Amino acid sequence: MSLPPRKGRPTQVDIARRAGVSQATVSLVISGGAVSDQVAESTRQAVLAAAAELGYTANVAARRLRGKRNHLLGVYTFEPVFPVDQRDFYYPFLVGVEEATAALGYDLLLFSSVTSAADRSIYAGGVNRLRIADGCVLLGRNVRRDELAALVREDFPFVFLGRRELPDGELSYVAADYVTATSDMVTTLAGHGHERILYLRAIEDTEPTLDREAGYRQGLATAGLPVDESLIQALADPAELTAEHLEHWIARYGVTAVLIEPTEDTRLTSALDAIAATARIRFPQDCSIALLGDPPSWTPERPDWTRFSLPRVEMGREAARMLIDLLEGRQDAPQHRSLRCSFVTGDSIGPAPSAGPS
Amino acid sequence: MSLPPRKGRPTQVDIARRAGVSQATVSLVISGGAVSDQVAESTRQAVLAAAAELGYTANVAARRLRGKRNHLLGVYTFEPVFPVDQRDFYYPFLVGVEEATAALGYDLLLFSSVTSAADRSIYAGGVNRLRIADGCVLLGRNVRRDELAALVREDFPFVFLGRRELPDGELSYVAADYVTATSDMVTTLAGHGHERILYLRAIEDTEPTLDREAGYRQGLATAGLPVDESLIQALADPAELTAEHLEHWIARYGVTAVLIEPTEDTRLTSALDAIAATARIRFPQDCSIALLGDPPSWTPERPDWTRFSLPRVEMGREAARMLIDLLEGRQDAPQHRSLRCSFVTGDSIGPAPSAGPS
DNA sequence: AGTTGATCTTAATACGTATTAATAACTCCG
DNA sequence: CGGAGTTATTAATACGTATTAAGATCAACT
Repeated sequence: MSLPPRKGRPTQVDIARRAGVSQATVSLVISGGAVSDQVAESTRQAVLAAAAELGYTANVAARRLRGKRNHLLGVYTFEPVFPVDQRDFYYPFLVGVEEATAALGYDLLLFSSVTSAADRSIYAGGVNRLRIADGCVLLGRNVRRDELAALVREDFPFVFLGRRELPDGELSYVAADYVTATSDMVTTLAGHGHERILYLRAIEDTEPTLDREAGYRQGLATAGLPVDESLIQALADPAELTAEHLEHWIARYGVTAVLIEPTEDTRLTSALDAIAATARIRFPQDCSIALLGDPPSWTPERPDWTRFSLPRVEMGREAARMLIDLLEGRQDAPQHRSLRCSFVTGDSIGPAPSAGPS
Repeated sequence: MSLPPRKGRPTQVDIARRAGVSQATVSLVISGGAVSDQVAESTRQAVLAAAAELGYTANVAARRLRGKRNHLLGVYTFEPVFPVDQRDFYYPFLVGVEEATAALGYDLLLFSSVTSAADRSIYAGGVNRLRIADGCVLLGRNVRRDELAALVREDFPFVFLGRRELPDGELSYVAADYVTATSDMVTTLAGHGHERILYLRAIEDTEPTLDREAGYRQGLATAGLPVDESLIQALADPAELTAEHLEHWIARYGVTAVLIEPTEDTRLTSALDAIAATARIRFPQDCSIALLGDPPSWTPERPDWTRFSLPRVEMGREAARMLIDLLEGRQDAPQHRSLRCSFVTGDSIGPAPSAGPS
């Protein structure tokens, strides 16, 4: 009766032995597949009883091996540190990813060891650790294109948070619609009478920057304003931005409004704060300022910058959903989606000064 | 050359085919077992090259089934929602766990997927999905003891964040030293001349509450004060706490100071705020108040409550470290560790009122 | 009685890996 | 040249589950 197969955890074989049936039958009863209701009620009861007596719980590893799916979604960042800090620019993305992932029955794997290692590469040690997960959400500004390309080549399922393009392969992404948001910002300024709008862009040609520039041009076109190439300026280091600098643009080029890409650190906002502190230029009386994105963190934003804001949490959710759609075969081609940014009124733009003295 | 076995994720068989060896050889090279150095250098290189080209990573489930580890640490919470929100009481624990986990070269698996209904369960669906990880950090207030016991029984490696005891088995935990912290708070109050200190405790006999009560008694003993059992009161719902209530205690029992366990939601602090708003009792002039723990952080802490604060981030780190020690065999017996709380001066305690009217 | 069906159960297999025992190839040496 | 010893590789197997195809049993109907 009570044969002692007490070695480790009870398995379906143990149950089978005890109930006098085969392992297959046990599996049918336990996991209740399609053919499950063909099992006679008496045997079903016997199996369940035996399972209960032995305290059986199914082995996840075996199930997932069999099911060819780990039900794990990965998150990897190209940033130097994993965005668990609430003030991190990327943190809200993570929150969104987690939310959708959990809701869809997957667990979330944070590839933070890879991130924190000295040799921080997806392929550290020659292996693609991301493959542990069924698929992966990637994020971060300074992407390693070679690694992205490698992932595409071995067609590992992933979704990038932010638009990224590769010369050869296509990849899936969920992006913020920088083009429309920037364009709208320009037309809003134009509506306030601004005609000389300076656009300070990042120096690298990353997609987010390219999109903003495209939006800038599009907005000017919509507003019927000419594009003055000299009003598009690259800013290597936002710390460069000083009151003198700005006065120069206002006096020399007749600039009345400035669009700036915020950085993910505090350099830009500190620079702006510094300028405001000098009181040589008043925002928005002397010059309107709008940020093309979110300033870092939700620090006490004393000056309430006029800006647009990325739906970061929703982008995270959408990325997870998209990835799971890919994994479960509801989609296959690379997917692209752009989400609208929201406009934050703020108080740093106003009507254009009516021409004026320096 | 480039045969197209492009189906899903590459396996050792795929590598073997490509490198012209057997699967066994691949396994030897990859996982580097004991016999691993018998492999000829040339074949080793061939295998590694093939693996790199295919972007191979060992299948977690298969390794787990085989009884192997994957450098994966899990986190599971008994709370209804995973603490990714920065304002969540449990959030700092998560940050600490992530930090230490990454630093020690492990990746972090968040078991956030909620399979079915309201009550979270480790064994939902008759599976212990935690086992896909090497070990797990558990947290949450309303623990399911039966599941904890089951985990102990199947000796799955885990560490609880907070002291938890089970009738039968032993488990490892990292806790806050509530006893000492509460005791110190009592002696501090005694130093201010308080002799009648009311202790409002949670109604359930959970370990954190038991520890605080022990600390209360110990503190009184240290201060040479008698324990009046009627000054130990259970508070079912913190919302019960009203000005009338408190006045009653002050007038009838000569209470001059109150110790309260904060809840993880805002009920307690709102109740206190409400009392302060009535202006019928002034803190600390009429009565000193000290919190035995951290109030929830989704309130701007206008009144700066005197309290002690748990080293939550450090507790998280310590839990991860402890778990990894267990996994890597540096420890085996269940480990217990208590970390000191820090004292937050605040402004809600003061000298005892010199006896008094009404 | 033999064919067909219906109902229940099980043998066989695959999932991907790690390991043990066995084989093959090669060297050494009398 | 044949046996012993060494070295490099592989066949076979186990881990625990889910599923498919096949088998067994019995009832019903021609």
